[in-house]
Amino acid sequence: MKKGERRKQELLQIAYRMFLSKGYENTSVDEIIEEAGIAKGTYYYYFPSKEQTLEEVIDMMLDKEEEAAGAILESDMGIPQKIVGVIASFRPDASEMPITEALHDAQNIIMHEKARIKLMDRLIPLLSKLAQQGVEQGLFECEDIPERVKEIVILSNEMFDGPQYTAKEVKVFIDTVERILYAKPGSMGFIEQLLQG
Amino acid sequence: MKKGERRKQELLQIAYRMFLSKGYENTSVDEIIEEAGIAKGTYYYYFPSKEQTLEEVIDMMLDKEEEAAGAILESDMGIPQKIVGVIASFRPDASEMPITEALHDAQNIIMHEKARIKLMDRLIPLLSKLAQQGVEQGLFECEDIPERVKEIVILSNEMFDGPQYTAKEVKVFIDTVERILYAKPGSMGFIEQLLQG
Amino acid sequence: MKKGERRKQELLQIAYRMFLSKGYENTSVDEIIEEAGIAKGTYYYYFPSKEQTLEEVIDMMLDKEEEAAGAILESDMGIPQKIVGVIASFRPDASEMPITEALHDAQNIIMHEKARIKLMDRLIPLLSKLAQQGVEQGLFECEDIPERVKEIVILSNEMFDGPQYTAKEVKVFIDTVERILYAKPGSMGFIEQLLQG
Amino acid sequence: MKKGERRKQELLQIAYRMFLSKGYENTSVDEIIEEAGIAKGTYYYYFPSKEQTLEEVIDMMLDKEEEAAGAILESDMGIPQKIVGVIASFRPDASEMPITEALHDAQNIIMHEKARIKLMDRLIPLLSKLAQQGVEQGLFECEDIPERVKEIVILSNEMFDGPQYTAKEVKVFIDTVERILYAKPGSMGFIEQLLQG
DNA sequence: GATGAATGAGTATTCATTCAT
DNA sequence: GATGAATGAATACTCATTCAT
Repeated sequence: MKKGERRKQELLQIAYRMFLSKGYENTSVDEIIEEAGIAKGTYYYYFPSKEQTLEEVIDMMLDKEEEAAGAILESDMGIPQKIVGVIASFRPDASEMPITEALHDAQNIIMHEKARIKLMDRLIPLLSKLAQQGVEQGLFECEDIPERVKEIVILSNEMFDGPQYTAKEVKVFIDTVERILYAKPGSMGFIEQLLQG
Repeated sequence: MKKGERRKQELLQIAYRMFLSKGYENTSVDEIIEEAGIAKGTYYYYFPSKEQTLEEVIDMMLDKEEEAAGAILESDMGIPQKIVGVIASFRPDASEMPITEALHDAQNIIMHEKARIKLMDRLIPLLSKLAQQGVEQGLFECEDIPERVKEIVILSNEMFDGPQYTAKEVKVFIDTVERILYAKPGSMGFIEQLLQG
Repeated sequence: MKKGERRKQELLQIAYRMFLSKGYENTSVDEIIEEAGIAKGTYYYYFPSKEQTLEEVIDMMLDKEEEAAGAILESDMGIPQKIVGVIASFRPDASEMPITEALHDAQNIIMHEKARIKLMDRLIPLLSKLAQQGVEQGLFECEDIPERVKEIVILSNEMFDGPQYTAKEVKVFIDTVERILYAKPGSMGFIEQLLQG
Repeated sequence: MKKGERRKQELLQIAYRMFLSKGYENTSVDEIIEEAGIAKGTYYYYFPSKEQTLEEVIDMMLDKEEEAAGAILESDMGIPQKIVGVIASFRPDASEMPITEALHDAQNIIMHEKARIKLMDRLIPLLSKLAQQGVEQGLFECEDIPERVKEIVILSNEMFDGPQYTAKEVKVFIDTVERILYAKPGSMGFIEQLLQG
């Protein structure tokens, strides 16, 4: 059992890297097995389909990210810092997107979309709890927290999807986050420093 | 030449409808020419590639929507109403998405993304001008208008992409729009009635 | 050894049911072992190949049918009734063909053919003996009994393979059986009542 | 148009030969196109699927056979001779089954079955008309002609499917045909000479 | 302007079978 | 007796694109 499990994790790692660098649709099963050095049948022994592989790759990715988020939640940061940290922990490492920064966008729409939807489902509850704590601490003054958190996630997704945001966009984004949550003006200003660092 | 032009417009219309209902990737050139009743060669006489067809379909779509937006801009509505009206005019008619409300999402990611990016480029200048007017009329009190408008467009895209928004989401969205633009609370409340109508 | 034998019989039963309902070719070894709850290797411990499984399934089926036929032979029915009863006992129970009455034909040609050939070999000697007795009792008046019996088996196979025979076909079939065996007209008429019951 | 039609006929001929000699299921599309010297796409330009190719191959075969049967119908033979001739014309030429007389049976069950069903539909009306004429000429004395003819076709199919019939089987078959149609004893005896010739 | 025959690289998936443990 | 990981050949079908007429 252990043997099979390890093999599967290896395959997921390989698929993950290839999907990220070449795009899901442009990565053929043939290429994956060649890279992994296994036979066709072995691949289909572990995965019922290529699509299911994608699904599991995304889950694995999110699991890792959620773990990182967990560490942040249990740290002694302030609530706003935790919120930002959790959001930040849910972005794929730039280091894992080796080749194709240019291709990436066009090629990976599908994986991207799938990941985005699953990410929402995981991220919103986490952030909602934090925001709720913020309300209780008097940092934010608002109701309908999940809906507000969802908006923030949407905006941050869009904003930080590529590396192409301007200083002004960041400034406005910070202001918007504060205003969505009815936080004190300037209370989220530390984000700016984070992004510059 | 006129004859050729008309033929091309016809083809674009057909491709538009098929892409919308079946998705770009699931619509083969064979299906398009069958629907249009022309030969393979004829299709490639008018379009260098299927991808270019998509590009032109999206442009045509946006042209039509921009035209509708133009009518709104020249009407005598108030600024907030114009803003909402312009945003609304840039959604594909529900009537043109016949079958596949369900499929739509999964199948059309690519066309969707391409359209979304092009749409941003057209929508933001239009809305920015309106918002600027709103500032001048004392309705809004903010700077960095294009960045703020961009956020509103992002949120409205996400929110109204499908028909699945809750009353609470709408309420929060309205509040957020007001707060992003530093408008008076309640000044965008009419949106709620629009969506219920 | 007993344990192993029982296991094998179980497997044969499972394969039998699956071949019958889904067709031999559409039933994969994987499906059989999943249904049986055993491992791949175990299957190949009991059967050298899938084809051999089919062979044994058919033999098992015919054994069972032959047993049923045996009971009829030893009963005190009249010869014509015995002939018909023996033929009838060599059809698979309708109860064992659950789903696929429609699929059945298309999917099961191969198993069907194999079974048909083996069936001939078993059925003809049995029926020939009966027919011979019929001749001795003065019910039939003919020579070349095995050849005549073979014709009757061919016709009944074809006729009763599906449930789609007309009243006229039955009537003609009965007449033909009588005439092939040179029986008295009407002496096989009881078949009609059997089929109606 | 002519060009395409001829090409398609060529392909059908090639597929026909290959199906006959190797069996439908054992003939891959790849093999067909290699034999024909065309590209994959060309094959699928002419046939929507391999199965449809089989369908058309069988139809073509039956068309040819029906044509041959037509000549017999219009000849000045006697009715019994015509009946036998028509049945005979609906067997594939031995010359067209080159290699695999042995394989043939096992491999070609599917094509065989499909052909047999289609053949029935064509053969029965033709023979029924002839038998009806026989009745009118006083050669046969029976009703329910199509049902009787069907039985004869079934028997002859089975009997003459391979080359392996005994003299006794032939003799009994002839007798049975006479008795099914209520013909005069000996009136079909000429068949024996035909088969010996 | 228009045709339609021809292309061929590309793809995911199936499945009976083996064998070291 | 039993397991299950590994195999790899085989297969049907898709589809954007080209080009001689």
